[in-house]
Amino acid sequence: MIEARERKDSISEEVSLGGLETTVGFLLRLAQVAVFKDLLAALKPFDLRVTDLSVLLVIEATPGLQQRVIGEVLRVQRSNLVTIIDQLEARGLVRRGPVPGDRRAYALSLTVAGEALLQKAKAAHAQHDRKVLDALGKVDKAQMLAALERIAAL
Amino acid sequence: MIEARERKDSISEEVSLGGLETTVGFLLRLAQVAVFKDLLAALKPFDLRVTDLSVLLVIEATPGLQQRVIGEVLRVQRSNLVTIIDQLEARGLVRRGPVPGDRRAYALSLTVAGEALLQKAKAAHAQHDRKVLDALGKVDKAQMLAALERIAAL
DNA sequence: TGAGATAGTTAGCACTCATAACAAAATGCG
DNA sequence: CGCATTTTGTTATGAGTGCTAACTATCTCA
Repeated sequence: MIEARERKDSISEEVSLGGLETTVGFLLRLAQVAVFKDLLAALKPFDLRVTDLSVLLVIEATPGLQQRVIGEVLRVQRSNLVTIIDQLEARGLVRRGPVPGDRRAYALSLTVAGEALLQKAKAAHAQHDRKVLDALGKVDKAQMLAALERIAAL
Repeated sequence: MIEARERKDSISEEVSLGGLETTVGFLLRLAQVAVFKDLLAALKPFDLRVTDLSVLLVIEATPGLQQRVIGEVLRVQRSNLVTIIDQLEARGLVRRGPVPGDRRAYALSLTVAGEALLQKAKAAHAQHDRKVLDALGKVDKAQMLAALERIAAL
């Protein structure tokens, strides 16, 4: 498992990125990839992907939600949500209940097992989030969130 | 093109994201997606993807680079770089020259056409980058970059 | 010289994201 | 009411990206 980093030079130091290294977009990608990788690893014990956790969190916060709404707030295409909910339902974590007055839609809620798993996953998520917050350094969290929100609304 | 946002409520306001909305990771993803979408659109006239521009920038900054090195600094698998360079070379933007003393490797450099296209693409990129920087608001760019770097190194 | 490492390549798999088309049900307007 | 339109969930499918394994040619070095 010896890394091949000591070739003839340590590269990252010597090679210019042509201005990329001072670009918000480029580092934004690296940061996002790292965060997702870290969170995915943290959720591994629960066999949950990042989106799975997001879905569970949203359902917990507002039970009875329809798939369409979850897709909107999480920016997931509703067609792609089908498989996600399918799997969560097959694992007995989420229930597709009836929506009174609309037989097309499902009212999503957590099962007892889903609630239990979510609690454990939330602990892992909190630990992960702490690492991210620590990395913020001087940057104020609220200002960072505001900035990211504005960027997201480009 | 009338958005279907006025259903019975404007959702994003009413539905809780279960804490996700105050999470750096979640907004990081939204921001990154938005930035890439915006940059991709800005590069559309030049038929370049984001990675293509990155590759051209790196080659311009340090001509004679090998594919392996580019892959390392840009975090692109060297197997995936093959196709990218193939296309750039087929379009006459990049040249695979010989590396003196190593017949396995290629010394990459920009052609005149590549240099010309890059200049135009750089202008578009600068305009895009300005939008991103404007969105930073109070947050200092240098501090933002430093924070993103630390997050990327999680 | 010969074993092992390295550069580039090829092929294939997996995951995410997006679109189109569809059935069933709801909505709304004449 | 009746019928066109919209909406929800679903299915199928394609584009894009990323990762791994295996292979050839070449280089390195003991």
